[in-house]
Amino acid sequence: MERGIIPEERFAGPLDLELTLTSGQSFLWRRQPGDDGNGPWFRTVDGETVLAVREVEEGLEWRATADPTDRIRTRLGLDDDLPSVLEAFPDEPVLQAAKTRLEGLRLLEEPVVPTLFSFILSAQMRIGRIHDLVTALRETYGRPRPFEETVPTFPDPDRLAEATEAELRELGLGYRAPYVLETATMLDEGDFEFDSIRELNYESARERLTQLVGVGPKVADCVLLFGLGRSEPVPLDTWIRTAIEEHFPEADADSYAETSRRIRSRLGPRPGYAQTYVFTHLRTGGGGD
DNA sequence: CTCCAGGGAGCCT
DNA sequence: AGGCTCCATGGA
Repeated sequence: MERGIIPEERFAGPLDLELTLTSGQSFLWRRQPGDDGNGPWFRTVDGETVLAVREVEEGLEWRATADPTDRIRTRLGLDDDLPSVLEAFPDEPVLQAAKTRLEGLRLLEEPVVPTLFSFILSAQMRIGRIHDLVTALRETYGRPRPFEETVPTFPDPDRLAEATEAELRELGLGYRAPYVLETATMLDEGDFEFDSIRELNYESARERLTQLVGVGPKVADCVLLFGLGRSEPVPLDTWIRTAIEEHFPEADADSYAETSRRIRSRLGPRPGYAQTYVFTHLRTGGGGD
């Protein structure tokens, strides 16, 4: 067990850990009940490494099974200059309201394979249930890693490919069960080159990801934004489509691709950041008042 | 009871 | 290419 603290002065601007980790970007973190006078611990995995972080007065305290300092910085977006990012938001009421209310919300860069399967599960699901299903996949097919308590990894594709559709439906995946199985099999058998995605431009990368079963343009955008560190994607979910209707009606088009192009051109130099602020703002009740 | 959730696949023109 | 329908499940 290793431990340490990343001093707050090494973040580029504020961090609200709980807001960031519960905002629907990732479903791999679990809040640990019970703590002392500091903030709660949030526990997750990174490959085979188990990691826990919490906010303390000096900055971000961590405990882990291996030194994760560099990964924490990347994963929690601590190197993003948040004040500059927010300053560059366009002067639209909904964006200004979101950034005022959501101080310290950062864009994550989560492990890509768990992100992929998480968002395959996300179709027509509420955030709380997505988290429950991801947890169920980890507890059923992940590998238990020793920590204070045992913490399950997220299963690799080869392990998911060994599951049966009946098992996955029993966990509550519903019609998404075959999507998970088929995509896991494609990855396991090398029918999809994940690494090549990183070399492609944004729209080509999105198109390529939709070759996976259960991955349409919206899920592909989430994988690119939250798992591959792209700044362009604006996942067009129900909340963002509502925001487009109400605040950017001229961006509404017939196709996903064209609506995406139009809204990205309206959200400033970091469209994905703006999207996540609007999404969280509206989803948590910031739209009507 | 109905409605909806961070959509996508399959099928039709 | 673009439009329509169906798809499991649980909570409000």
